[in-house]
Amino acid sequence: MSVILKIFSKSDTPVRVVIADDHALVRNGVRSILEHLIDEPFLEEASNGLEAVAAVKRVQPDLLVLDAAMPMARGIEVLADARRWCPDTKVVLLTGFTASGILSEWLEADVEGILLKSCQPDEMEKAFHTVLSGGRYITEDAKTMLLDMQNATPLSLREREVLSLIVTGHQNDEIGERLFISKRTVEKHRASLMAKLEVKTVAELMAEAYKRGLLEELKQL
Amino acid sequence: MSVILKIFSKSDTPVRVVIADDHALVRNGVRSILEHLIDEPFLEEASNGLEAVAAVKRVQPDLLVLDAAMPMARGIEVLADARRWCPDTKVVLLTGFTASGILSEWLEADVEGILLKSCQPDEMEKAFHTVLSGGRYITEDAKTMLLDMQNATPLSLREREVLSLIVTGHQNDEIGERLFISKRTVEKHRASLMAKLEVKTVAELMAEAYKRGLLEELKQL
DNA sequence: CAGCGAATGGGTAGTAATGCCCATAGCGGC
DNA sequence: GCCGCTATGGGCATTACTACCCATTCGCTG
Repeated sequence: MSVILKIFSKSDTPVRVVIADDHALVRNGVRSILEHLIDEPFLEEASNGLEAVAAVKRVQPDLLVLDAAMPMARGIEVLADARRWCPDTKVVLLTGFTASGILSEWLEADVEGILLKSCQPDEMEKAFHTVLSGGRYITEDAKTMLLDMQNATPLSLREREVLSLIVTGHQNDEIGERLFISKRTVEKHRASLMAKLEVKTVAELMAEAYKRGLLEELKQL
Repeated sequence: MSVILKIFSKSDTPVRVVIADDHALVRNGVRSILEHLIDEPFLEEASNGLEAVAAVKRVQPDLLVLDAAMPMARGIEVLADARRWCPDTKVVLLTGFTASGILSEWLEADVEGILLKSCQPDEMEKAFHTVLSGGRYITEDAKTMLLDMQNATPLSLREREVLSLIVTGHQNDEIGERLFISKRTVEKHRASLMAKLEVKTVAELMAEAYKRGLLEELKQL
């Protein structure tokens, strides 16, 4: 039933790929998929964000398989650096984490593919093939998440700032000092946040914000 | 340098293993390690908690490799069921999540091995070998977590109940109704929690509780 | 059995946050 | 230029929570 796909390099040099993930098991899994898909690939691995950037700079890969959550540098930062050092590299995001805010951030960064870690290997192989052939591959679950997000009320810049200070445990007057605004204004933003996320307590606020991927710093904990 | 290990079955039947993890990539990785370690193993895979229990019941494995966080049934519940259906199965926990409270829960459940997903494959192989040989293998990082926890102030049963209601967004009077106690008593427990976890706001409370693995329900989100 | 901690609950005061009302200033679009 | 939205800030009343004080009951342990 399934179509057999195989990628051959057009030039003398092999197809070059960098795999960046902090879990060795996942790297091995991706590697074996790529070895199956690509004829004699040149594979390089990285286990954290800094290594990933260095590897891209050095290898100038055709494809970068990138975990969203890595130590040392966030995936999205790695992507930006990778684009700078090697603009022609196709990038496939590999994430175990499905929050709509995060995914849209990656789409805006113009990533070529989005895969979940729960995807089957054959879907991953298909995705890598599509992307290496110049296409774009977003897995179904990710598309669903993105649709969900379009229905959600967007937060303003100031609201996001206040939100991140609330969830890191700051009180209104502290937040006011930090942002050089009055405590009253902070209370206003807080109220808007509660209304927009449809919650009544800080705990629910955190849970919702986490679910929607509105938090950046906390996830590294 | 490294010692070559290999496991051969003592009887006619092959060594039987069940691998339970919701990520196909991880299952593949574990499978290739086990195929390298064990001579002609019989391998069965499960991608959620219920499948895992069913597989253990059917296969009666020598070894169960178990992801802590799976859909359908929490790893710790799967472990309990597995013990009931097949008490002789050795169980190795595979977790990406390192919270001290969680790890100690698994130790109390008398698991034979604890591995982090960030472990190198050769360490995993060593761990599986040790456990199949009747030993116990706890990875260094996990041991560190456990030591950290011993220094932390323990929470009482009631405090944990109140904590879980606070982080799910309930207010003191609601919590009082739910637990059939007065709002005042809830406030007292809340104060104890804040003191013991050394925090001042609900947001910090959640972050600390999450870090220490004191929450059960929230992690499934 | 005396003492200790967990769990229960009340009093009283202060602080933090919410829910309303109000207003002004700036910025982008039709 | 007016409308809508963001961001700013104040007043005032109410609720939610905190920080102190106090007490009783129960079960465990030396």
